[in-house]
Amino acid sequence: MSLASEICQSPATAADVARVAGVSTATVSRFMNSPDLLARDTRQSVLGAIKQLNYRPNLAARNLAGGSTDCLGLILPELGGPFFSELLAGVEETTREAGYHLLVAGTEPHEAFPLVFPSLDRQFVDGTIVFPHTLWPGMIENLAGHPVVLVEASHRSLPTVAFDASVGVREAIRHLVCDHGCRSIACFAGPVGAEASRWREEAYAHELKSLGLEADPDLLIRGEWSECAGMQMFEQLLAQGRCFDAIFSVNDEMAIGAIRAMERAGLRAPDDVRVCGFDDIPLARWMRPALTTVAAPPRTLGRTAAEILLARIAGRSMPSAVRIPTFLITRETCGCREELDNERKTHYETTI
Amino acid sequence: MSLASEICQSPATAADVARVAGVSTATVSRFMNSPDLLARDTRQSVLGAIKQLNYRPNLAARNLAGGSTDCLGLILPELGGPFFSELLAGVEETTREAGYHLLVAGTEPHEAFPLVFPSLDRQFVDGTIVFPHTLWPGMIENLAGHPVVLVEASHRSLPTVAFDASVGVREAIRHLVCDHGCRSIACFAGPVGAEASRWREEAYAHELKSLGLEADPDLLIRGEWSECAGMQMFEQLLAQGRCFDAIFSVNDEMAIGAIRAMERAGLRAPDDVRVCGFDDIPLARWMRPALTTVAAPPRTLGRTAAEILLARIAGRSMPSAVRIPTFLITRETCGCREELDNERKTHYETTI
DNA sequence: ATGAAAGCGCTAACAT
DNA sequence: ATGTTAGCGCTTTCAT
Repeated sequence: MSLASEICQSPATAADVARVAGVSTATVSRFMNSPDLLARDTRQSVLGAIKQLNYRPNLAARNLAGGSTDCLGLILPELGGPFFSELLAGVEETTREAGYHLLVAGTEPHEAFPLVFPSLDRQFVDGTIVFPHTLWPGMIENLAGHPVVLVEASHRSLPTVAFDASVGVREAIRHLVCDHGCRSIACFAGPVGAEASRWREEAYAHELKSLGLEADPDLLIRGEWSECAGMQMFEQLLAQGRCFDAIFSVNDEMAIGAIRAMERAGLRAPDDVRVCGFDDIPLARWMRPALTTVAAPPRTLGRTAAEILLARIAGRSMPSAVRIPTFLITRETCGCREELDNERKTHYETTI
Repeated sequence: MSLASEICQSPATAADVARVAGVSTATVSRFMNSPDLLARDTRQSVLGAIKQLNYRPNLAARNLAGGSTDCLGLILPELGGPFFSELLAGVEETTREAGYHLLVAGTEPHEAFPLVFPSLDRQFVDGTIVFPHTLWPGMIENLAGHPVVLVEASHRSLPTVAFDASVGVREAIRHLVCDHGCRSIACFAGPVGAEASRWREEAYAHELKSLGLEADPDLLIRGEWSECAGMQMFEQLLAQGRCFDAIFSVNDEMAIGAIRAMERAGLRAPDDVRVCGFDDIPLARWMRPALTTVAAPPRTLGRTAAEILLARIAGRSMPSAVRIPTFLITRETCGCREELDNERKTHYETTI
């Protein structure tokens, strides 16, 4: 049958298709890009030849000639860990479904951002999704004319996707205060300059105030997002002799570290201190005591970021600032009994 | 200063550089690919022009012309989850350090492999790392002439990186049998066709035999790697009325599912059934009871795979089959008391 | 509705 | 040691 395809080692080119179909390469190109311009018969014979030769256009050539790369870039502080990996997976899904490829790069631990970003410019990709753990000043200048969407960061002129921390945090604080009677809630925050953390801190302070409780600045402590940091933060608070009956942590890892440090100190959550995290990483559900936390679905975040970028590239208009809702999941560390079958399901949870 | 670079909208081309440096494009190309061939002075002036124009070669053009793309491809069943994300991070680190870019793609849940792979062929990348959850027959034909390394799979003619399950599993089985007196150990295996699972099963059966215990085929049960599957597998074994005093699971997720199912049934690990997993995902350490498991560091796997691929591309010779060691970490589910400070540290563990 | 031909930016012989 | 030149496979005017 397909003699040519069996003999040829190298993939068929548009020229091959053109020859077999008895048309010109321009017609083949038209078939690929705007079939409507072709006559019925022509379309048929080109299609036949394509199938026969198992033709697939060379992306590099297409790119070189036409200008688009069919590649998206994704820049994340790091690629491992429960949060970023899910975000990445969300971006990749959407990207692949749209027929694009995905180039990824991490910037930690070497602060490789200035290094990594320029190489992802329009020569390589049609657009880039950037998660700037802290917004690097001057960063924006590098982005000139290149479609970009920012994740968990805000900027006056760049499209943005971020969690709407306020709803989930409000639920959390109200739950701690109203349902469990907490009066002084410590806040475990991220490093200075981390916008995602700032939003969550603000929501915490705002809700406290709206309940008639002031956020105590001595009870706000900062760290580097990790379990390790969480442990140190708790120990520091202890060493300072601070009094508090609950902790709200802006991510789950620090909350887990805090709980670990409590255990070391002979304390227990929720009996001695109630704890609420943020993110709902899988661990939150499986650890003991199970972590109460504000769920912020990273896969959705990634998917949305990719959708916005794709829309932007295609010239479709899209809201330039999308917020992904968050919500409280009560488990054990807030003092609720874990009610397995009643808890709200998140994207993580397998259907049991 | 760099007038040209400020005026030009579109990125500088090799021709621009050539003009500014007063050389030909061939010389620019040589500078990029084999600078040693150039005279000292020429090199200097080309370098100057490149910096001045902020020149960076166009990937597509370079690719089309038959050169290298400086891109590597990575194909994974999925990108999220504790295992693959760490593997990915390892690949990306190595890739970036070598000055390459990384294109990633997932193949689940739509079995997108046949779709995704061809588009990552030499049209786009200099080589590809493939993790074939189950080795797709005929897959190899697509790879003709394209540098590939397989992860957790074996093939007669393709370079391969995989865990050496045997050592870790031997430790695990011996520990269960000799230290804890287990006599009938169930095996929670992956789906048929998953090589990684088969290796672990074989190590399990082999070690049982060498201890004078036969592996009971009724106690071998298969599932889809997930917590969910682990639960069902345990329930099925229970429903069948099987007797066993321990479970060896070929990954941690299924082990966790089994433990969850035990809790549902009013049973407890390790009191009723001792459990050992495989992988050592972060959860293993933080869950309660803490999971005893065979540690298999995915980041190392990824890094090694990338190193081999890079070596292959560079024409350097490398062993064509590398095995990454695994080892037992005893925690609570095997019946050992958790000894926090004595346990062997894995790559995951933060320095506390 | 289709063909002819000129690039896109680079590499790789082949010359010199 | 460096320049010349011919493509790589495609898209895209411009003709017809």
